[in-house]
Amino acid sequence: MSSTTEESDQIQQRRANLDALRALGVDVYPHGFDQQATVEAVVAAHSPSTGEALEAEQPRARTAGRILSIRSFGKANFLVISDGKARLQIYVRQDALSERDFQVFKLLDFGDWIGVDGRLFRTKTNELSVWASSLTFLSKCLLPLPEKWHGLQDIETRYRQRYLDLTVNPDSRRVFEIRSRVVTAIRAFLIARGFLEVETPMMHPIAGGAIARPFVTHHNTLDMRLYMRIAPELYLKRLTVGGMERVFEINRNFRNEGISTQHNPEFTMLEFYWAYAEYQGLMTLTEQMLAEVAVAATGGTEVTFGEHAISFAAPFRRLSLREAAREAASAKLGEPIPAEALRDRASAAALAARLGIDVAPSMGAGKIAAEIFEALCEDALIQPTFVHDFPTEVSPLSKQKPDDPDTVERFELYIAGFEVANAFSELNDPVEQRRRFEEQLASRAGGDDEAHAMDEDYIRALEHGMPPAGGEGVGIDRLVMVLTNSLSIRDVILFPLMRPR
RNA sequence: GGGCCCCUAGCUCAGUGGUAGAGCACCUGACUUUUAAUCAGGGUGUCCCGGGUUCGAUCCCCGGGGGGCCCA
Repeated sequence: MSSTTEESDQIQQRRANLDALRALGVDVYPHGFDQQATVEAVVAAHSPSTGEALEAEQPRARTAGRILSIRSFGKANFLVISDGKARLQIYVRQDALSERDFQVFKLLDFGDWIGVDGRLFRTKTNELSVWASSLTFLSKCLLPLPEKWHGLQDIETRYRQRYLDLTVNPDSRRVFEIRSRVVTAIRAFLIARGFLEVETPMMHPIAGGAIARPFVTHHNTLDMRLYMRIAPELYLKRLTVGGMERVFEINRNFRNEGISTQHNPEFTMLEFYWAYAEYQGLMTLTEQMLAEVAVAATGGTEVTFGEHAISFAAPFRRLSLREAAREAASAKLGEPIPAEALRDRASAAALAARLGIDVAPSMGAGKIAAEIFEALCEDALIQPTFVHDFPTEVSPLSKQKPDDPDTVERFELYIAGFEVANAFSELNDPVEQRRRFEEQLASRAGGDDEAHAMDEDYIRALEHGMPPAGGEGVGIDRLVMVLTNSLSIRDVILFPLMRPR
């Protein structure tokens, strides 16, 4: 690891070059540069042009970027500069520059920022290049950058010093370009359908709207405990009470839980609420949205994720949770398991025991069915699949099915073996909502410290009348993982949480 | 939290119970169309940290730190 107290020769050399530039009278940290086109724009505008066309037109370019390579031949030299998206070669001839600019050139290091002015041409090897007529020093790279050929491989350094990763690993930059396109496409899709983008609190007096452990903080002036939000759900639904019939929010949630290739303590969720819609309508909207997002982000609906080819073309497969669990259990045990086995606690617990799945005393039949599903089915759901009809017991905010009070109108979308979305017909009956919260309190008393807390203020909002609505959360990070073939969530989060060194 | 694996030059990586190597980068020199430029010369290091075993530890053992993957 580099040390700032004892500088390596390379750092000393770079400092010496900086001092020499100052001695030449160069402003080594100028305030700006009159850039007329980005490197990307220059390349895009002239990459179709032949050498003859460039000779005839003599187009000029005034652009800037970071130096990614220097090939020196004495009086003729080549630089490659990049704006992070595209790369452009600069031809530096001693006889085309002022003496001072050529001296500046000789003091440049790999990684420095430079502005260039010159005419475009093609070299003998047909590479689009700028024949530099002036150079403007823009900033110094005092620390050596990772190697140009292998790039930065060290995973820890890529996360801790993302700027190095972005500088030398083009694939990393590509991931975050796609991420931006995903968010932009989702926004456009929802806004086109009359949804209003809103921002709701990130700090909550009660951490609600999901089943998760919160981060706790404190407000000094009000002397009150606050929780970083685990979900925006209850606030967005308050907005539907207020008559905002279609709302969405794309923002961070915080959950004080483990870190894994699929979990970062802060992560980005889309949540949207759609008055008068039921969960079936949400499935249709979701397949349309994700197909559009896939096209906008990657150019098509077919993507590669690890060893899998995944298709975002609608419609997605639909599968009920208990049926999926029943089938998987039947296959594993080699005998047909009847559907009723998941409906009462005794037989569900017995089935779980046979499957080697631990069951806590506080779990009812619904929770056990969900556990069996998670243990047996999740990993196999590679193609986008709506798993629907969840047990009421694990869904305190969802509306029951009219003909089956043990089941709610809820689905989760699975892609590549993990949960990407969670949606349901929203429970808007305040009396039933209070009963569900009380059930959660009982399960908390029974040892489940993730159970949902009572929220009186939310119940009061429901008492004022919330329209029937469907609501959905989509994990943006996981969606981006699938669309960019990233096997870890840390590869799609610019600055994932790391232990301090 | 548990299991397995990793940490050596700026970067990518070899390697050994006798204080360390390659490629790129870097330094010196040559070179006016190269593109992983080439040619000649140069090795730049707290082998993650601490302790132990040993005549001697980067290597073996113990503890710690950071990271990765899997499991919970």
